[in-house]
Amino acid sequence: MRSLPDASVDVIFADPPYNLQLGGELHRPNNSRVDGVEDSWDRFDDLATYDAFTRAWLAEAQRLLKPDGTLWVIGSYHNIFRVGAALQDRGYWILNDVIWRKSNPMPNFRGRRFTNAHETLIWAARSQESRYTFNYESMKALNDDLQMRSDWYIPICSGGERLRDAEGRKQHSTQKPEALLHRVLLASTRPGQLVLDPFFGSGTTGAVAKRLGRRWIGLERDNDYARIARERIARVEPLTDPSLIEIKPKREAPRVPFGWLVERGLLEPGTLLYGPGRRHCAKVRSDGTLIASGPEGDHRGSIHQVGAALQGAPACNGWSFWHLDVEGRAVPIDVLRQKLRAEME
Amino acid sequence: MRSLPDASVDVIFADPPYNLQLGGELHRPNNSRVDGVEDSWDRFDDLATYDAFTRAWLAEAQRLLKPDGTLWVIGSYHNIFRVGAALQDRGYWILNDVIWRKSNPMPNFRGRRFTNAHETLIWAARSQESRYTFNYESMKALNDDLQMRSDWYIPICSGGERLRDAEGRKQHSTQKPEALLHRVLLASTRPGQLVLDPFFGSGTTGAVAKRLGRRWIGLERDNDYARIARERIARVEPLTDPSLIEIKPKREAPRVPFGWLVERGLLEPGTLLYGPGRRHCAKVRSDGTLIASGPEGDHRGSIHQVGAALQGAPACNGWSFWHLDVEGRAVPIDVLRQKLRAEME
DNA sequence: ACAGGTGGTGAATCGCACA
DNA sequence: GTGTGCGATTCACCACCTG
Repeated sequence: MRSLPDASVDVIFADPPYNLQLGGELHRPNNSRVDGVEDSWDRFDDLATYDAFTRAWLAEAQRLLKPDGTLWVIGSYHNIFRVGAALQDRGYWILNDVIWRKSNPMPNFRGRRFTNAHETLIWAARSQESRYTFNYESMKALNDDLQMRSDWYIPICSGGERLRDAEGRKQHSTQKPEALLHRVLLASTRPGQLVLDPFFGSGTTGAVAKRLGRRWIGLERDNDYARIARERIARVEPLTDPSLIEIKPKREAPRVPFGWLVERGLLEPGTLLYGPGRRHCAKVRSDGTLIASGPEGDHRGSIHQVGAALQGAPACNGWSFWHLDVEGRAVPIDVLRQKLRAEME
Repeated sequence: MRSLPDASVDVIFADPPYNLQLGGELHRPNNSRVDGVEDSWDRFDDLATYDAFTRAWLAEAQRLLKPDGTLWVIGSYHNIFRVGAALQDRGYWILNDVIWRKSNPMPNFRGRRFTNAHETLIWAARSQESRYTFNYESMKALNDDLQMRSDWYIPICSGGERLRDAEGRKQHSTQKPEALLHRVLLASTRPGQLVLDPFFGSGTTGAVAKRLGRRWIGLERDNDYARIARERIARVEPLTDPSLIEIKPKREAPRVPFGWLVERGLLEPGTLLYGPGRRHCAKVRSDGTLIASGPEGDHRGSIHQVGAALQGAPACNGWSFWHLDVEGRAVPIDVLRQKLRAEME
């Protein structure tokens, strides 16, 4: 970075080491071993060392940015708070924090925390005075004519897009999906502008920049990574008319778990539910499970599980099985779900 | 906070001032004025002042927490990075960052950024050694039997839940939705535990804690807010039926050694057990150990040890690994354990 | 050619009670 | 403190194989 001139870059996209601090080995319930990030480039002695590293590259990045330039950084809870605080300390002006919601994150195998299903991006201008680029209309068009929100639902990089060697091993442990960079660059750069990625890795930034007709610089100190990236980008065909090809965002199915009805107050814990013909009865608990008394003791579980158990059936659709008593009439609980779905739109 | 004793609180939920640094007035496209947060409690002279404030209350919070206690903080990009970094500096151990995705955020009226459609919560243990509470089963139940993810989709507080005075003005500018606190407290506290909210405001934490059978302390320096919160919480009806709020984790079920099945006659010595897909086979001995023949000689030991040895795995849950042959069908030995547990009650 | 089943895998800070 | 052993725990997607 030190060899590049002042105020020469329009946008910087940075995917620095996250400093994950992983402990021992982790296994899936089927005893297979999780292939975690154990690369030497992700190891720092302590938080102070990581902070010094962060402040150093953020300072250079600010020097390289044009006055109206912006910076993107991606990270997880391990590092993003330190990066964000350092940004603000240096006078960068945060424009948004953006959540990359993963459609297919790795589960939490031990059941000890919430599934870590997202990463965080910070989008910041070089200073509070920067007159930055934001392609509002492109983003709105990409989102079915609704303003693009700060939470993005995008799959992780896998399948054919994931770079692998002849033995099928992934060539970079943290390759980012092109869909993510597509949205970043489409939102914050104009065709022909210069994008710098100081942690180039497998070269996703360069590949997408080339395709979208942006110029790019990638910095990578590992020679293998640099070679992989060069070969990858050489295979990319630039779009001659980018307006013709848009990556449509992934739509999420509007699933409504039964527990949400309790959480949102549409259903009080303790409410009684009835099966068809009032032959069965169960009580709603505060976590959205049911409790019912059967001939062989209590049944607890989801609306589907308890419905199945009471009928002695292998499966049951709880949404149509269970009913509320509304002034003597039996009303299927599915009407509450429809109500909530309507509120969600 | 200074008046409370050391290590007296199980969970802290903190909704500190966000230090929003709003500039002039903001108007909607129809020229109506946006009623933003202009309260004096949200104004700080500079980042250093805000940091000092943050570090002070985080230090007190850590003193008040029991060794296995956890802390929740909610914030936006204006303050959450500073809070997160300060947390880590103090030795708190981050467990998750959780994204509250708003179903109905305020749009970005100027079209200059992404719609700011989320807030960030940090969930952290008092230290890396804390053996914190996480009600995995409840969270899974609340999400239709899938692991709860780190992104939560919840509406903002509005409608009947929003506290308003006689003139219809909102009584607190940043009242949080009860659904958010419902999920927070259901995930990380047990009935009867003590929850502290050092920025009590309109008292959402107290209202939900009372309803869910948790004890609570709210600290609020504004007398009007304190009065509003007191009146609000007085109107809340707690759930009295313990079966609605007490969720017994599987991990706390009474331990049943495998040998008891043999001892009680549920399993004959000499019975053959099979691994998944009948790829492995072992014989039950009279002391509850197994004996199996592998490629490298006999394996003897507990159901777990033999299962692990045959798979070449570091560990194995024998209860789910081994199956009985019941008329040609494979039945996990765990059903025998459940039978014995039921007899023991 | 197509449907359905099987197996692999992803930026992961992933126990706890005993002796 | 340290060591040992029980036993709890996974979702979405894709490649590949089989019928």
